[in-house]
Amino acid sequence: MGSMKVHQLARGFWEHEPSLTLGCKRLRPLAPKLANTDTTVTAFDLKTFIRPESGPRKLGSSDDKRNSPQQVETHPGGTRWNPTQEQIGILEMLYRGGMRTPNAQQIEQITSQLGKYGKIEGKNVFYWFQNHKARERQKQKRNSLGISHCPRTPAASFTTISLDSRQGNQVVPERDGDSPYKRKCRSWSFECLEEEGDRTLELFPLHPEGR
Amino acid sequence: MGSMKVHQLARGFWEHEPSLTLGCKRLRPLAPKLANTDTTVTAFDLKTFIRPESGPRKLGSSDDKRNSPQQVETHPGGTRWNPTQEQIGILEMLYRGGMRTPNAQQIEQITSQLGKYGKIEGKNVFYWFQNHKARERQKQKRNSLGISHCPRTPAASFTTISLDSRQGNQVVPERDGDSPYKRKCRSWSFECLEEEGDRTLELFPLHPEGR
DNA sequence: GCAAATTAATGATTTATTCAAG
DNA sequence: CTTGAATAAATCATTAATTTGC
Repeated sequence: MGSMKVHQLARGFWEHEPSLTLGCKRLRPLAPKLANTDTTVTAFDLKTFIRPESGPRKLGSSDDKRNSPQQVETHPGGTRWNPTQEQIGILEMLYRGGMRTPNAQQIEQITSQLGKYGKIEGKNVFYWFQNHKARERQKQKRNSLGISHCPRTPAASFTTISLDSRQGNQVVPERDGDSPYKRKCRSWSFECLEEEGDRTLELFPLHPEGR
Repeated sequence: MGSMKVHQLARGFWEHEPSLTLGCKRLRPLAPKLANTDTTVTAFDLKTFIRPESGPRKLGSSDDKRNSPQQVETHPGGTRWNPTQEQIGILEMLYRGGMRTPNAQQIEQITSQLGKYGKIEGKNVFYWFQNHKARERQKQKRNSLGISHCPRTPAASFTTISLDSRQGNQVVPERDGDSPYKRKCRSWSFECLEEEGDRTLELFPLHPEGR
């Protein structure tokens, strides 16, 4: 939990009160504000919590495709991340280099680098590693089953990409078997997306339609 | 199905370079037209990514132990979140009310409310729901096994906490079985842990000791 | 050739497990 | 033992490839 520490420490000073400045992201414009303060805990106002959360999520229902059949392109916030070749290339390189579960800081850096080649967010990087790792594992398992087995990977020789001249920063190859478990602390946080406006106070979410 | 295929290779071809016109929007933020992935990649500076990543080195032998002033976050509160009674109470209330997987906005709000009763972060709320849900499920399963079974929840009269006076916001109890699946889009992001301008690039030292 | 219909990949979420602090 | 935290496995959902009928 390295990053976490940083985080907490920093936050400790202001009790995570999104005051101003801080500059990194837009802070929450204005929380519902809720007239708290009035009473005690019991007064806890549920109303202030739940939000409609946009929702519609476009179901398949009426198809309103009269628009250009061409994919309407990633409007900020519409579709899913679609990595470019460069991005994939870099990610794979890092993966081959041994990276498996980057921590928050690493993710942030990777994201900012990859951002040069196309739109991308931290979570995309995070998911990419999760998925890639899992799928490599599957693939491997399938193979090992089909082909007798050849257990320990042939020690592919890698490589330990050394990246920083300073001492010890190497990516530990982490043997394909992947480390057993390594509790890492990824400090993350939810994004403040504002939206504002209506705020219909829909109580509990309950996403319609399952699956 | 059947033919394997080489996704990646295939992608290399730019056969679909559709109408450059049409999309006023940039279709791809801008793909540097790489001619050959590898070259580009090479230029990529790994140094900027990987960092010693101190820490977790799990079971790390004492080898790299030197300069660690034990500045560990050591926040008095120390490591993990320790919920107060009020916080738990509210969370349980929400849970009983039907909330199971709050989205980012909800989490943010809940967090900010609970913050009044003690230190807390969004992820704590997130994890609480995950764990509580999972453990309730376990508990239930154990019970159902021990006690004949009484499969479908006894339709117990629940509750539907109505919190808003307006029409229809009731919590649908969500059948104890919990909803099957509900895809929600939780938009989150890694936090910018840059706080304060300085930025000595001292990113990694933080996280000494991974737990 | 080309666009709808299929299929393969793979991004994004959720659920199940595991680890470990207290 | 309880439960916060984190990771892995299982799934869902959407996009690109590929195939197919005209």
